[in-house]
Amino acid sequence: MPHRRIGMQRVTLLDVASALGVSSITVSRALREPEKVSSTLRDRILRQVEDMGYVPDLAARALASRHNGIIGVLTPALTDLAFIGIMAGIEERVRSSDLRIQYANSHYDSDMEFRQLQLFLSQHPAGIVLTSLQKEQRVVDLLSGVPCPVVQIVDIELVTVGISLGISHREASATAVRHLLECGYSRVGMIAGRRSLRSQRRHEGYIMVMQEAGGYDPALVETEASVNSVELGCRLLRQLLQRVPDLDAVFCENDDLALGVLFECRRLGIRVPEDFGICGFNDLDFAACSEPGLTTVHVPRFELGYRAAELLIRAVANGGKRNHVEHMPFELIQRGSTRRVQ
Amino acid sequence: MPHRRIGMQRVTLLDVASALGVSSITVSRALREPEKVSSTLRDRILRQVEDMGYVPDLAARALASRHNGIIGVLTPALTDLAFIGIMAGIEERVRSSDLRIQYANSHYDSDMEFRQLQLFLSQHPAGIVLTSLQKEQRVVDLLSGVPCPVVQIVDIELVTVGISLGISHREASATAVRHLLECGYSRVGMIAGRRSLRSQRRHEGYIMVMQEAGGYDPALVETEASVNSVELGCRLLRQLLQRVPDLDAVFCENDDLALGVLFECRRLGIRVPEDFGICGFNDLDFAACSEPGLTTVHVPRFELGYRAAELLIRAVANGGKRNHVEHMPFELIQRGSTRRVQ
DNA sequence: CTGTTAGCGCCTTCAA
DNA sequence: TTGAAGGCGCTAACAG
Repeated sequence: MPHRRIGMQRVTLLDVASALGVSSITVSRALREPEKVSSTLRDRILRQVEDMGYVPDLAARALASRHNGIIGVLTPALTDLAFIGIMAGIEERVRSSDLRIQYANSHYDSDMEFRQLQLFLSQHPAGIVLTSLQKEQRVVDLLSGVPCPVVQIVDIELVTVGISLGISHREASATAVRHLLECGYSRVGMIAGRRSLRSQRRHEGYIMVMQEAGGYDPALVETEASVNSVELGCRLLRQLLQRVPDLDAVFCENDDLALGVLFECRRLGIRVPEDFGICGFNDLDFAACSEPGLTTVHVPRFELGYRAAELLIRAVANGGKRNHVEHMPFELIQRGSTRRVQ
Repeated sequence: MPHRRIGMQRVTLLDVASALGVSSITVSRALREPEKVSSTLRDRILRQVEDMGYVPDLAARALASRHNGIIGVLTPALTDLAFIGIMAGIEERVRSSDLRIQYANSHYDSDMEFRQLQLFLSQHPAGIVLTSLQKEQRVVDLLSGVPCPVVQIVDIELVTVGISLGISHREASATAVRHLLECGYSRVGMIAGRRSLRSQRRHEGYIMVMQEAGGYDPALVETEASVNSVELGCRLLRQLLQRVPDLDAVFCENDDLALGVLFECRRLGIRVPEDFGICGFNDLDFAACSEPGLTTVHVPRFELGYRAAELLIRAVANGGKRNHVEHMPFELIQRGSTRRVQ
């Protein structure tokens, strides 16, 4: 015996077939293309499959056919609450298909991203969803030659090729900063953690609006190359206030940072929104129920994921890989952390 | 040509081998067991592999050998911040091995859990980490016959077979509730969302301590079968206060709920910790920097993940599947949301 | 140290 | 509607 296995042998297609006195290809067909097998035989087969607990071997299937039926989802950080909404949308759409999802995490590391993408590809996936953002040439090259459809959820202004959808992060952050100015705040700062391409775009939007308003000053921006977190929000605000004591509002690249700012203001006795305005980004769960509520930019994460899956499933079905770009809307949600216009 | 591919043909082992005039098994060995190939040949091979951009086909490898080199991590909710720390620990340990990680999500649905587990298994994984908790017989059966090592991160008192590690959630929540009582709070309630086995254990710990103290009253517990969230924390507190107006403290099954309670207290003008004590669970990022800080139970999530990966990698290496149970410590972290003992 | 042979489990193609 | 033959890319076992 060339291959030894621990425990029970796996049940194969052939096992089911010989138990029934048919050929294995017929069992295979009964499972994948039931309409091509007579209904009586099909019923016998399906019953036998059930009885014997047969489960298809995806490795073998992947090797023999075009793909293994799995959608690989690659994110820069499974750890970011913002991706969770996207994942929920993807899963919701995929649930009613016969595909399955598996995730991998690139930790905002482009080398890791490259390798994880290779890892997926080497398993013959049905399709790929990228929520990270490739900029490295290696990754772009890899993508140009992939044998399966790829959908990217990205900043819509940075799109290169293939199927992609997203919002304009520059526009979204510009809207947020404009709102702060319209509220009457004037020394409006910005804080941000790890520099992803997405956050760079938000930064650009901030600069654009502040320059328009004649109030841009690099000193108003405080960043640190670490993961966004509530704690980081506290810290960045302290640092920024030290440098800019007359700061009266801050745009936070994400809601976690904004929550930290909210806490820090409370600790320092700064009144929000009377003396200080806070605007976040993403509209996470807690933004609606913090006290005061958090003004933030709502990004349709669930819809993004759902739509991405929709496009991917369609492309898997018809083998299509045409270019396609889709814009999604965002929305500023005003809550208690910014005062109403006088 | 039996199989048609879109785009470029994949580079195979044979392509590399014939370019070099050697046999494919030699290339295979140069890659997997370099010490078994002469160093000169090895260098030529590795260079050629690099030049041609050869990437092993995992499906084929999985089919021909014992496993595909991937560790499957199955969680009930990729969306829960508590799992993120665990994931970070797993990834940290796995990084220095030649294995890779892929995730799947069971959404706290045991049917889904079963299918996702099957999905992993049908790809010949190197090993599995389960952070969900199987109780269904089907899942237990499936686990008893798996051909690869499985490590479970679970409530340590619920362990069945195999390799597992975790904390006692009953003990941990008992410690939290005892702390609230020792602070002088007496009408101590509990709120909880979705009933996982883990949260059931926490509930048991709560009941145990309250009964010991002679203060147990089912009316003090408010639950709802939905995902834990900040918003849910707000809502459950409101409901509980309506039923128990003299409530003076609450143990929250997780920190998100506790954060909601904190906000709701602020909204209602209830002073924390003077008039009302709050204790959370997990010690998430924000617990340390909220205002007031959040008293909570610190669970060593990173260490749990790291250690789980360690045990798994060891088991993969020596084919071991012996039973093994490991306890991890937890720790109550007292912060501003509970007052000091008078 | 290197090669030959055979087969993993399934699916594609072609034939009946 | 069903089956036979062959191969996907790789690696285990055994030779040389």
